[in-house]
Amino acid sequence: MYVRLGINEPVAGALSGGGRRLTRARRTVGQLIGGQKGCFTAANLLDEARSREMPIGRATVFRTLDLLTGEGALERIDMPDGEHAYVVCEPEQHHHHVVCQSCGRSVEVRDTGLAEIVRAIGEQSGFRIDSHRLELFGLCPECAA
Amino acid sequence: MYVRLGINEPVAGALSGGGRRLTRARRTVGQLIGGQKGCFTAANLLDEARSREMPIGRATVFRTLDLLTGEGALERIDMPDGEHAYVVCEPEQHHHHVVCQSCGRSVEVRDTGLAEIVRAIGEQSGFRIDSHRLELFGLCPECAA
DNA sequence: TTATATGCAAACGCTTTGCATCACG
DNA sequence: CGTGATGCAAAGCGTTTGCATATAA
Repeated sequence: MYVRLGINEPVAGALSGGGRRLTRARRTVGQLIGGQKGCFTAANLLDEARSREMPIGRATVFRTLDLLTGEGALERIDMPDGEHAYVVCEPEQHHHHVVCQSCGRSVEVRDTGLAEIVRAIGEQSGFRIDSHRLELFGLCPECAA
Repeated sequence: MYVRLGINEPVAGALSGGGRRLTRARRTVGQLIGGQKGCFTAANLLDEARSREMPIGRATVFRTLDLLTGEGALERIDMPDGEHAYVVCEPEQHHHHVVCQSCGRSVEVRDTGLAEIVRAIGEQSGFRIDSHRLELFGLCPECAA
């Protein structure tokens, strides 16, 4: 039934888990996210809510995005132009995102071999490295054509 | 004399090159940047300007940071908490930054082997990858001790 | 002398907060 | 029912812009 709602599992799970309540507003956010091609901004969701006539408060959208990010169902990406976007992702495994600069579509990629590089950089710099972020930007197959 | 001003070369060069004018305000920004340990935000510079009694307009600081970033003398880093910071860097070679989450100190690192990973990700995803960003966060040797 | 840069203040866009009301469980 | 969530409007940030003034070249 997640599919019927247009909500993918990680998102749906995060929206209702714990002492949390699956409210109308959260269902709306879930559907809006389901309707996105790839990564999206809070403004995108708000715009689409308005055009699809799914009334929802601005604050609620931000609160729900925070919630989902905290649960690991979304990840925030900082676009090269400074815009903050979100992508749905599998909470479990460590991964990175490739984002299409033209249409926003994005895919997760496993970071084959990156761990080794990170380790080497830690050694080389003397820093204790706790986290890293690799973000890749370009054009998806469709947009490149 | 760059050293006497506390301005490093890439910054000083970018401030005065082209049809640009090396004004009092730009010298001030250069000195403020020279006084930073590692990466810093616009707010940091403004605060320090105030406490060092080096009067400068907010807008000018932002404009100068933009200028320096455009010239490649600075690079903007998006911190994990969404804050926008800047680091001085050598414009020439492609590199990445390791940032200390505690004191802000940062060092440049060469991305040994990353190019290969990026290429593989492009192949794996079908995307044409135009740019990438690797940011590493942790603790510098001093703060780790 | 003249184009460029400055500084202020106001405008901006995005995000958060306070608070009374609502509704899920 | 009671607590957690909502929605609005207002406040809060960080950043940008318009414009008259100052200044480097």
